[in-house]
Amino acid sequence: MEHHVKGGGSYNQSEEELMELRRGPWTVEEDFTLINYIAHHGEGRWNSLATCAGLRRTGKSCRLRWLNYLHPDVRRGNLTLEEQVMILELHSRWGNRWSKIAQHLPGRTDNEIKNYWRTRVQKHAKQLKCDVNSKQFKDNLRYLWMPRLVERIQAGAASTGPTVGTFSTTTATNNHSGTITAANYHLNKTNLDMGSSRMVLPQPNMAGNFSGGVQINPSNYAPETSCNAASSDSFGAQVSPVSDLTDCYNYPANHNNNQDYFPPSELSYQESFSQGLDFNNSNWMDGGDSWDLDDVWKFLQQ
DNA sequence: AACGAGCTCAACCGCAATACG
DNA sequence: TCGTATTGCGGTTGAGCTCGT
Repeated sequence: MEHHVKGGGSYNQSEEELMELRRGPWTVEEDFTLINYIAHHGEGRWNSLATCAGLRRTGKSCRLRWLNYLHPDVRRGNLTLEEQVMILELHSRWGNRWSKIAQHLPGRTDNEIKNYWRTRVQKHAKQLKCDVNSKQFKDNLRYLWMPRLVERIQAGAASTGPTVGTFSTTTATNNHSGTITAANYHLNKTNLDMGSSRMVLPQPNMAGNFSGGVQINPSNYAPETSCNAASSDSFGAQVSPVSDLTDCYNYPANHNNNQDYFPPSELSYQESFSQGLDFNNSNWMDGGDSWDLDDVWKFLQQ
């Protein structure tokens, strides 16, 4: 499918050029044209870059394509648990400052984070029939989702054992002095596209260093600390299975086969949270079968 | 197999900020 | 200082995919 800027009648030069501008999905040829041009000339001056590279695209479109997809540092694949917590935490601080949030998630683009928020988080807000910006929903995020994710991160680290290492990302070998061939680029891109489960990912780091700036600590998400999240400038990160926030709610009937499953009774934050909600003496996440967002929400409203 | 609903995410749009002549 | 070009950001769209019926 190709889109073209439509026009009619007589045109001056700029309008004719405009008429030929391509829109819609990028082709492989366009991608390599852009990659090769940037490899030789670098980024910047996107409008002239588009013209000089022979791309019938706007500078904006080229920039977007490069930064969100073609840039060798762009990581693809599902967000890790750590990244999800980071997004929730940073969004609670900064709101829809996607680019700012993205700066703390190496290899992730603002667009990707924005999409995550809209498709996953806002979906659950909708299910809960509350506004995503409401205090109720924010409390839900902080006291339910985030502790749950943190617990899973910690449990995952405990089961896999510590691994010394600092965060790094696999990057495509971008030969800036020469030409990127389709073959080697696809090879590298394929490595990137293997996603979070295959590529080099944040490893358990006892020093807790991550390039971001948020320390994941269950106590941060206990009511005692209130909505004003305490945070520091380090972040312990490690490999995590692909997950979704939905897992925090959909207590799987087949949890025996689910590595992500952790019995609710093991959630340490429950204890500190129980001053207002008695998890231990209730059917909170109990019963083994299932519980959904509505159940959680009703529970919180008690 | 066919269909529709829901979801994902790449790409576009408009606007504000910044750079430049 | 002003006008224009460019860049960056957040919001929105819609094609294609997945999944359930």
